[in-house]
Amino acid sequence: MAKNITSREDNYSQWYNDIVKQADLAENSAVRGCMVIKPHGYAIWEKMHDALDKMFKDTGHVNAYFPLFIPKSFLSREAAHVDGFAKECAVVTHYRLINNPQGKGVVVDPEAKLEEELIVRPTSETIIWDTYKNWIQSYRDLPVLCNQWANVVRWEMRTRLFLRTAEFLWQEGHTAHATREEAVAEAERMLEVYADFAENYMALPVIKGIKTPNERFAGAEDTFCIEAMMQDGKALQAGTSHFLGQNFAKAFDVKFLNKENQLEYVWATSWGVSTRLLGALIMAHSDDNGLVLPPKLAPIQVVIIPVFKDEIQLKAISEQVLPLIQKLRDNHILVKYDTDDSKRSGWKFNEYEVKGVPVRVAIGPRDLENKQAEVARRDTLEKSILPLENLDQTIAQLLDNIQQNLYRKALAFRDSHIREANTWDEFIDILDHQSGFVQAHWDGTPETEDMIKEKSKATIRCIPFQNPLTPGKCILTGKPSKQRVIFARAY
RNA sequence: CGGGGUGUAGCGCAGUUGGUAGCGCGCUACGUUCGGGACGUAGAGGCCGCAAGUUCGAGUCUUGUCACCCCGACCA
Repeated sequence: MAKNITSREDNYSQWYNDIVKQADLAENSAVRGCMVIKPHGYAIWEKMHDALDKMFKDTGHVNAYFPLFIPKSFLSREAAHVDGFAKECAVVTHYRLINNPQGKGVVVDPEAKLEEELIVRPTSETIIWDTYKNWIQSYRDLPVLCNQWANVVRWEMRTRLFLRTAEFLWQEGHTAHATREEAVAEAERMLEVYADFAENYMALPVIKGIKTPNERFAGAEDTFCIEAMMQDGKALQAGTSHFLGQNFAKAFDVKFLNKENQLEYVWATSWGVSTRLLGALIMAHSDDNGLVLPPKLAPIQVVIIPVFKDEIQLKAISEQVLPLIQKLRDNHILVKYDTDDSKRSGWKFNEYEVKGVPVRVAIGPRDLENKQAEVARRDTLEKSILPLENLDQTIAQLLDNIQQNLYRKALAFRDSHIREANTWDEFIDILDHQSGFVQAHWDGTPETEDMIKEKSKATIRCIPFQNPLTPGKCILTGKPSKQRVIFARAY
């Protein structure tokens, strides 16, 4: 079995790149920092999109679309917001090219300079709040519960496929509410939606919590997040939901008349997840043989591979297989029957294994005689010979089983990599030699948080919801602390 | 923007003291194969990143330049 995937143990980031490449998910593009999402990668994103979109609609949201370009002046209306994003903005300054008067090619026409530069959206709060201003006059117009599926651009200095690219796909929800309580509830509810999606679709356990002021979204009053652990023990923020207070309403002058006929600023939230989730999916479940997909997000859930050497054999196999495929499809299971005779079956076994297909069924002449099939599961690599009778039922159960097993496995891994540290030496020792999350005391100041980050490269991932109050002493300063928070090195 | 590295066939690479271009994979055709990435035979495929220089002669040496990758800085 010739595998050319670098082992996780040897070089984790090389392993990650190998999987992205060999499972045919994405590649670097000609444009620096940008990524081409290939059909297999995009098919997984579509499954994520569909599941999330349904969840948003089930919670009362609707989709809309706002412009790609944001006038520069909009971005600077909210002071903290522009501070957070200014360093990574792509800026449109001209609108026309002309033939190069000096020779070949085209050049930017200096006559075609824009009066006001346009920013390619790094996020859409500003353009959306400028729009909401016209939508909202009365408490009867509230709440506004919009989501947008879009691309955004953040000019990152260093990029990694899926995890951090200059352009990425995401959804961003932007809501407006009459009261603070309602907006906070919305931000919390959407975090629950994300956690639900991560755990039930991605089979990815997450810790729900709140960010410290240092790690907060630029322009938010509170940032909630879900944090997941990758197989190298590093943290990955899988989704965020922000309570924006009245910051954007004030910056864009969005007021409404309440029932008492008084003008008030509206309360806002925003929340998003991106194609980064694909990075999380890869790093959470995959092994040294390639990608491992949870059945609920697999574009192909079951692949059936006939083992044959001529048309006659294939025909005999198909007679047994086609009714099985029909039964599986009736049960909404995504099946591929790969009858391609230009590839040998051994080649196909590897191909679908690298691509993460959860269940593989192989049927050859030998199986036909015995009315059986070889069924292999991707998560454990176990193979078993099963009767053809009621195989569709067995496979449906197996898919459920794989979905749950992946979650259990990821949960067990995570829980065994969360450790408490009570001293600075313990803290560093865990990060350097054991990896994972560290629960430790922190004195609550941004200065200490910065210092810990500088010395250890670990950041506070979140203060978990319902965190037990267990007084102690800050690992760095020794000052009193009310509770432990979660530290980790992060992507 | 620092530090390091790489540019040679679609992909991955080799190329010695300078002498005129190679390997593996893939691709095409035919045959044998077909239960974990088959094998044989015959082919197709190159401005050696780009530009100057040294030389009778440069993939190889010199200078410049461009691009990409890795490690930092940055990362709501």
